[in-house]
Amino acid sequence: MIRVLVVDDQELFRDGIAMLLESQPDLELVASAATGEEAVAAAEASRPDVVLMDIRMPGLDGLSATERLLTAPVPPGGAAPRVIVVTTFRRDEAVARAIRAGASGFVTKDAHPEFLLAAIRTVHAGQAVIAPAATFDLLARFSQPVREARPDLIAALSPREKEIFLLAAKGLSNAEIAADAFVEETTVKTHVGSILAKLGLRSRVQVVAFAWEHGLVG
Amino acid sequence: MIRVLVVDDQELFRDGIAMLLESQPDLELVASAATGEEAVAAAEASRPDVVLMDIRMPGLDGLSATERLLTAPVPPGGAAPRVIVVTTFRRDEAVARAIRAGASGFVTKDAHPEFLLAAIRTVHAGQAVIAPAATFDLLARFSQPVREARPDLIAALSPREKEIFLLAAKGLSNAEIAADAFVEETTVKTHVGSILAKLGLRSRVQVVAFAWEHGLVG
DNA sequence: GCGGAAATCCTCCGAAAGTCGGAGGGGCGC
DNA sequence: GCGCCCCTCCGACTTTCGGAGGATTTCCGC
Repeated sequence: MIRVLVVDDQELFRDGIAMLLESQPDLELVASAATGEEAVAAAEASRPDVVLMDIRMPGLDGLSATERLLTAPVPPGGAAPRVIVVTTFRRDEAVARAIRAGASGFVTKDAHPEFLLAAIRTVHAGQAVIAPAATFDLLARFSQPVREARPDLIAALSPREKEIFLLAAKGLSNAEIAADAFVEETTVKTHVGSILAKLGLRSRVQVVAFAWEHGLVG
Repeated sequence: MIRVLVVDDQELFRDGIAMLLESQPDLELVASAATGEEAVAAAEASRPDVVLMDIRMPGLDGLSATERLLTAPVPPGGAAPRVIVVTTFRRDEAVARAIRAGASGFVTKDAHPEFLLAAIRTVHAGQAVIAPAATFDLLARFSQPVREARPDLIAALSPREKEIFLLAAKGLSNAEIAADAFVEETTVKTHVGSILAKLGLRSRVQVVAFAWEHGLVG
């Protein structure tokens, strides 16, 4: 049995979830809460496997409650619950915050019931789910910058040069790099010179831009 | 009825999908294909609503086939099919490519049947789905950089200074900026000087890092 | 009209960065 | 062993930068 906790300030929504869960042989509603504070207490008392967490609630909001739930100490033998953030409106920012808060899932209330049930089971299985409606935002964000790390671009550099490269990319001066790498400044200059030559750059300023552009720092 | 096309070089997988779809009253398997070329032809002939597309196939692979499907002209009154990319191994790169190819969904073959069914219905409803297993990659990528544009940070700069700032952030030297902005190099120096003072930086190298760090270039 | 901000240009200076040639030592392959 | 590459360092030179002066014009607001 998957033990579920529902957190939502709307009684109607909680009741709906209760009925939905009752119809499933493998799901069990162990508690419900109407505020973030109640949610934290209920989670501690009933140790659910999965928490359905609304965002907009009086008092402690769902995202903050999620953070607390996931940072709270777990008793020996227990495990932190998986949190699915449930919200009415899909908003880009909310998805990002939910993910940062440590939620395993993000679904909207307009999702089909079977999708919600599938999400509970999937999350309980240790995987993550992003709701259809919210996925578009993710996709949009994901498909645009896509600045992937390209370590291959500095593959031509010798180990020491890579090291110097990364330090220079952080904005350090030759003297600072020298201190950091325990060598003389002249040595740093030599390395920087060959780095510039190998990468086809003209100044350390371009090194910084190059590094950021190709995801080698950040 | 949602018309489905299955594309996979494994006959067993196609048969499994066929059986799964048969058990659903609202889903209908209208065609199947074993290669990318067949998929494109089958899609044109049977005009499915949703295409389940494997990636690894002999000949035209699934991602390329997806691109073709979605860029192909649609007959009047028709609509391009929604494509769900199905693959055995979740790979970060594959997700990214699938999204870029225009796929509406990405699921792995180890997903529960009901998840796949839910995905078909959701995608047909015009939304997007990312499979649990692949979502983790997205989450990881999404939750780390999240470097949002902060134009407010250079709000203190005058218009001309902002201009110079952006040119300097690209790695240009004073002389290059001067040529680009049709002013003397001394003027550029003056501007750079006040930029550094206003932003609390010590060199143009830090300007580059600052700009990238806060999403002002890229 | 007057103050102030912005933009343009100048000179002078010191510090940092980059270039060039040279040079010694260590490791690795043929 | 010999060549090759890497790492280390040196000195001297040129260029670029950044800072500190000062100067002019324009434009805007009070």
